[in-house]
Amino acid sequence: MLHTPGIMRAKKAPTADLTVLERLRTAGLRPTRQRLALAKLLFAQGHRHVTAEGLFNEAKEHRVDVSLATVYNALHDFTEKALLREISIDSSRSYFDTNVGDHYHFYFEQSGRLQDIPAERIALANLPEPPDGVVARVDVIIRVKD
Amino acid sequence: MLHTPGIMRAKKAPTADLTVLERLRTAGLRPTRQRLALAKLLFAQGHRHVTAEGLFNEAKEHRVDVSLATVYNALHDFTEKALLREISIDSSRSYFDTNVGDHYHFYFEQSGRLQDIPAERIALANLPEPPDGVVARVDVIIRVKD
DNA sequence: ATTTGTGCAAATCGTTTGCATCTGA
DNA sequence: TCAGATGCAAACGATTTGCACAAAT
Repeated sequence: MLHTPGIMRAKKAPTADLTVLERLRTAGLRPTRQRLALAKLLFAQGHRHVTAEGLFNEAKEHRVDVSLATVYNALHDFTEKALLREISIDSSRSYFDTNVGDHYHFYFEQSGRLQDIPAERIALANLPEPPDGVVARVDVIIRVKD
Repeated sequence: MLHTPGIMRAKKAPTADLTVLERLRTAGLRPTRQRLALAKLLFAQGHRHVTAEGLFNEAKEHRVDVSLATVYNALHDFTEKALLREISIDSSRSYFDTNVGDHYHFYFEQSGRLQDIPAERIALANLPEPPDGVVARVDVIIRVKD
């Protein structure tokens, strides 16, 4: 191929785009149009808790054309690469949290809303050793009847 | 049919039966044939973690004739009456725990097995107050890569 | 050019529901 | 009697998959 005359696909904030793009690349994910768009929605603002359905609707609102299957794929890919963390509230609700650091959650049963609790806010002492294997992570969910 | 020569359905310990029966009555649940049979499977031995499907299969093995829908109904009824506690591990797995006391769990990701951790084994201090509403319960799941 | 992702619709899984039929109190 | 349970099959909602097509390296 002779030469590529500057891709310039985006007119969004170039800085933010680059960051997200780099984030995908660094994670070893090909920055496709839809993954980029979804990643921007997810990581643009502060930490978020999204469901697949919710992100799908949000994408539609922003005129990002993705299929629901692709949203699921992207969320799982991101989770696998530790850009997201999956949280299971009950059998019919799965959230993806953009905060992948050590922290816990309030879950408001009425509204179905999640809220982060910084790890420092809870003293988890004397964690018993698993009889076998290694601890992958510790989930703490404080269920609130609101 | 001329005569049924004695049904003799049970040769289990009559004492245990009574206990289970009383347990259902006390909870305000009509001790129907299938609820009794399921309750016996659940509460006969020590504490257990079962899935609906698992209990259903177990019932079949014991030649207890129940439909899967009834198993679900019974598990939910029991949970409502605090004879069981429901635990959500991931979006596709819901467990029912016969231990309704205060305690936490190991979850072995490979085998999909749950193991109780007595509440005393973990010091949960400084639990933050929910910004709104009242704490229904606190779930702690230690996920183990086994 | 090759590999990897995407869209769509159909398939799957666990769970729930509607309804006619039973059954325990 | 008769409210409450059950069984069955159909309905369901969330998630997944199969496959032909499109896009990234």
